[in-house]
Amino acid sequence: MGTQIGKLLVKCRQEIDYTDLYGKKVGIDAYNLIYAFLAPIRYQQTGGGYLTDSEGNVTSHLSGLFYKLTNWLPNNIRPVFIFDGKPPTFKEAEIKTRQEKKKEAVLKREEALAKGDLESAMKFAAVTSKITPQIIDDAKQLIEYFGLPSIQAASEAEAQGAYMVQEGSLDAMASQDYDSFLFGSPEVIRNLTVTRRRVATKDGLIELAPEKVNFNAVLQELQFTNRDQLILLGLLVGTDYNPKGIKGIGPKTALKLVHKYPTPKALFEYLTAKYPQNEIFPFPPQMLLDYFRSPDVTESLQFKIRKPQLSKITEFLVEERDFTKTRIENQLKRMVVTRRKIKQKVDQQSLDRFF
DNA sequence: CGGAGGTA
DNA sequence: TACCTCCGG
Repeated sequence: MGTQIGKLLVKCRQEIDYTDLYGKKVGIDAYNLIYAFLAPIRYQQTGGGYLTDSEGNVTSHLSGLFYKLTNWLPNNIRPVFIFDGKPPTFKEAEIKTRQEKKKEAVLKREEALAKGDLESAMKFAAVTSKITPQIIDDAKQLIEYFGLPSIQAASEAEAQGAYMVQEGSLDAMASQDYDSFLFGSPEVIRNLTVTRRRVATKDGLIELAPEKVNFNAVLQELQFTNRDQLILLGLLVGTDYNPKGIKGIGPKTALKLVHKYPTPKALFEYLTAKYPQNEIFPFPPQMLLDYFRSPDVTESLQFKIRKPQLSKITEFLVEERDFTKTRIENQLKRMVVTRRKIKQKVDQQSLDRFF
């Protein structure tokens, strides 16, 4: 539902600088991020095969993670990786749909490969990404060597993260969409996990600056008085659990409807009256509302943030996963140097503020 | 995706 | 410096 509701949220987005995230603990939906690396980090020559080591272990995500972390850590951002647990039963339909799309993309890629059309093959390959236990284990290994926590959500990572921000153990959830807000996260950072890309209004590409979005600012912009209304808006335009939303209802109409029927009871009554067959939701809307209100989460999860173990990172990537030693070492060196520079700058700033 | 290395 | 294209494991 990310892009849908995004159209309604303009004023509440506040562009920020990396220094604004200094020392901030930010929840990361780990599966999401891993997918974001598996899709594009591929070989063109093979029509979109993964990067792998000599034994065939996938390394695309390790490359992505490595560069992402070496860029985050100098800014003293503290990512906390949250891994999905068991999906809620009503996500099964959506999961199946996604699987079907992948199967289809696999076939289309094979066709393209047979024709020798590497470019098309590459495009289809991006859709085929599948996370395996090996991919997860390696990601966790690298994350650990970077001194960062991997935590296990009871169910949805977004929900777990949103809970932890409310609880105060995290400062914000990093996300591209607004689902975390439906789960009640007080703060979301956008554009942290993606850079580059996005077409500028006039010409060329534009680098996306990170944005901070506060829950209260979202409510204010939408002129809502409570989280239920935000959830209702989501249900109308679509969420992971009813991805299609309601046919014919886009963000603008949805907003009007929630203003007109500002309680779940009123809105659901309106909907059942208007759509008597009641085929608009794959599940009773009350059930989805209740899920967003109180998803399955684990309370008071403990985690520790440590110093990165540079030699372990190098050893793992170079010795075990066939990365080029000089690349890894140079990048780590750069991380350390940048870290020092930024630390000096921040220390100076806080000194200046003090006087 | 992000970096390297080339070109304008 | 800005942009482009190729490549990484």
